[in-house]
Amino acid sequence: MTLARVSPTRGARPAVVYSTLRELIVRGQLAPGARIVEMDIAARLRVSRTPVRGALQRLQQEGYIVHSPTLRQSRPSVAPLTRDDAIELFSIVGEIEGLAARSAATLAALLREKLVTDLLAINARLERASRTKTPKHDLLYDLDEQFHRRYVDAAAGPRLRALHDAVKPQAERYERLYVSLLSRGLAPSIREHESITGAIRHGDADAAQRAVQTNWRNAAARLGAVIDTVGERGSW
Amino acid sequence: MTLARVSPTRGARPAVVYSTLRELIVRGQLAPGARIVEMDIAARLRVSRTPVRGALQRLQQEGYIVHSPTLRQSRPSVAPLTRDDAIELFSIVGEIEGLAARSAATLAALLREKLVTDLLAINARLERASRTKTPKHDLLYDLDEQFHRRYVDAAAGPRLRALHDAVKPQAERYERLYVSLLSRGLAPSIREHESITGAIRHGDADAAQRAVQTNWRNAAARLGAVIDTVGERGSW
DNA sequence: CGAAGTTAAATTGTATACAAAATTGCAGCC
DNA sequence: GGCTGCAATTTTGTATACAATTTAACTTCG
Repeated sequence: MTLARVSPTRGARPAVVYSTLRELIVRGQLAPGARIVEMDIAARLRVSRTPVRGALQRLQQEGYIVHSPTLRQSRPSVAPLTRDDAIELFSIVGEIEGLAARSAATLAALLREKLVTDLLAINARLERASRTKTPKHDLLYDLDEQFHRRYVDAAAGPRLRALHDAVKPQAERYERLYVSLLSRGLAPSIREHESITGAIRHGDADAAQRAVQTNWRNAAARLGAVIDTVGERGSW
Repeated sequence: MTLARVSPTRGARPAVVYSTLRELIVRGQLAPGARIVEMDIAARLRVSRTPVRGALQRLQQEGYIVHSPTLRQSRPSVAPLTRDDAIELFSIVGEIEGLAARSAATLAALLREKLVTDLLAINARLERASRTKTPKHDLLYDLDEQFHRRYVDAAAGPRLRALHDAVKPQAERYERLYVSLLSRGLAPSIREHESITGAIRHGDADAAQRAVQTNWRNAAARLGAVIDTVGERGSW
């Protein structure tokens, strides 16, 4: 594995370090449980420890890294992937996106029509992609991601979007890890997407919110079952 | 205003700076829109800029401070208090606490009984406090806070609790600012607390979640009306 | 007297030096 | 052979020095 050499303009270094590390963690190249050493990262990215510290702190606050500076016996390491955490995390994502869907259902009719059209198109592509004999996992993931981001971007306020940006990528850690085993059970998810789209189309805020929450609760249950069979990563 | 002089044990400095500043912002002593200067804070707290930077970064990520390092014309300052932000923030708190209430409703019967007893007691005290001729605002705030924290602590997982700890105190900024005008309309809130308690008692997860979300949506509406009459702070 | 350009001050971003703490490895002892 | 205690190394926490950029103030010209 080679890290990209960054020598960016002043003021952007922490952001570059952050997204580089986050990508490594999300994609699993930095494995759950792996120790994080400031010096190493700084050396590899040709930056001083100062911007690295900023990036690490943010990663820790968002849950990619666990740290506990006051407690002994705990130095920074990549957060493990556990069944309980997955279920809690998916519930939270469901709430955040559920709230966005609620707002989406109360958008002006014109905006809402455009939104519904897009959602239908994305979901159709998702269905087509899932029907192929050897589905491309990256494509399936991207389309599901697109579907949800479409209505979040359309309706969420700045605060909710910030929360979404901070929390959602963490679900990607689980999705990427177990997607190969999940792609079979994609049919119910596509059905659930239709419920969401329908509720938004009819302007039923409560139903839209509930549909999204249901979608994520079911996804959590499906993922939980998979984790139970193949085991957790990075926690022992 | 005098800041506490901190010279704490190694490793705790950023946390002390963080909570000191957060308290100042929440209580309004650091007014919305006020500029934040690293050197000043470091000097006043007898610390170097390094721990201050850590604290500021966290405060920014949580929304107490706005920053935009890439954009010109934008140096760190205390986040303003606006009507739209209040409504969005309250919705988010409602989702987080709603999710906790949902879990609370599915707790084991024994734990749930104890929880319900406590909630009833807190709400009774809240009602009594609100009936007095000159209600103590701090007391009213504390009791409402206690009520919600009771079921969050009882049922939320580590992730949800972290989110709650990061988001909830920001609502306090609004509550403290406008509490004097809100305390009159406390009766409906007490009624809503009863619905929450009832749903948890009966183990109805959906109803519990809905009741909490309703409570916060109504609170947002009440607060929004107040802000409309007395104006926003720190945004111009 | 006002406006624009230029210079000085202030403030943040970055790097690095130093100190404290902890982990690891090793040696000696039971 | 394993365990305990000590020492050396690693690693993080803190402070500070320096650089770059922005903000402001002042001067000069119209």
